Amino acid sequence: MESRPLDDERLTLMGLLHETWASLAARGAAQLACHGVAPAELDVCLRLARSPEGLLRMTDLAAQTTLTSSGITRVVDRLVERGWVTRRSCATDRRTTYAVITDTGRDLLAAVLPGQIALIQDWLIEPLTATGALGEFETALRAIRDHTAPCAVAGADGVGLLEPGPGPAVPAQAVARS
Amino acid sequence: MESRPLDDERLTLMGLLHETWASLAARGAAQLACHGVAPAELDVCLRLARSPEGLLRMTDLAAQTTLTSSGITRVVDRLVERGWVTRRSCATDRRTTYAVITDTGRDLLAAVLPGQIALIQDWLIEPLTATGALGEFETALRAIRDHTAPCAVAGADGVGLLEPGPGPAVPAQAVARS
DNA sequence: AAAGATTGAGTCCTCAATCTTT
DNA sequence: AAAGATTGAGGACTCAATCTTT
Repeated sequence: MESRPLDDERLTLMGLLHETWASLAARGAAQLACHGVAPAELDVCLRLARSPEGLLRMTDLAAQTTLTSSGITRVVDRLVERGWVTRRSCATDRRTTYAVITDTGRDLLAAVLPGQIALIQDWLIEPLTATGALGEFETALRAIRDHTAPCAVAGADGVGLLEPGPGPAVPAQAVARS
Repeated sequence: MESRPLDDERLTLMGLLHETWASLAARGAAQLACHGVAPAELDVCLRLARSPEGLLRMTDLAAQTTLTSSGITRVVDRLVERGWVTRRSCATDRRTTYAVITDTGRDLLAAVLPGQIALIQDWLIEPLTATGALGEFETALRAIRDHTAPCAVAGADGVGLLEPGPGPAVPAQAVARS
């Protein structure tokens, strides 16, 4: 009967989630490194490529990723340097800047995504289907996501990210650490 | 029929996992920040506190966490500075250094863990039990973990981590950790 | 030679401050 | 005043090199 918080099983579950994510992320990052791209950079390119005209405001990119507005500025800086993305100013509102994916950027995605998908297939999908838990897993993730980040939809600008939810209000972009 | 890799549903699932983990991690980190501790630091203290004599070799700490040996050196540096951990040299093998948790370090855990557990309860356990997916979720995580990091046990050094899997060999330490 | 630990250099990200535009 | 974007300063982590001990 170990009831010390030290051995609380909830802490263990969280640790398992951490370990699982870290392991998968590391494999993906390692493969990307062979192409000279970082995970956050690919993430930005992917979101741009999926957008209507291959473009998104800096602010929206920040809202859609785990990065701050400042972080997006630097990631886009790097992507521009490598020719995968271009910056374009907005005609109607001169405060906003668009990040636009280039053809070279799309080529990068075409070159890199198949490998990433294969990795996900082998290390995430495979073990899940083998145990018949794939459907349940996705359902669980959505349950958690919907509970913590109700409206994480594009189009709805940064709104709703700092909901004064039921629990202790999170310092918003509190993603910060110390 | 969108079959472009851009919209592959596996990419979406991975994104959902990322988002979920990032959201939970951010909440935990924000709460820890109020106590002046970083997640990696708490993780080290927790593992030390759970060990037989409250001590672990630097190398073993690296193996148990997502940090490299170098990273552990710096984390322990910080913990020592704050009095939560002490370094002790080994009598039988003068190459090894032990990190030992102090009483103050245990006090920190006692002060911080309840809050962390409450957070996990509210944002992870709660939504999972609400949808009756808690058991399935843990099973799924273990399936993935067991598939990617078969020997995640201390004592078994970094062996078997760079499996010549299907994709390009993983740059080792990138995946290292358990 | 290999294992254990540390250090130097460099990267990436955050916060807080700043500037421009609305 | 507030929104959007960027910049300066600083923190945390990695890799590669180093030193000591086995």
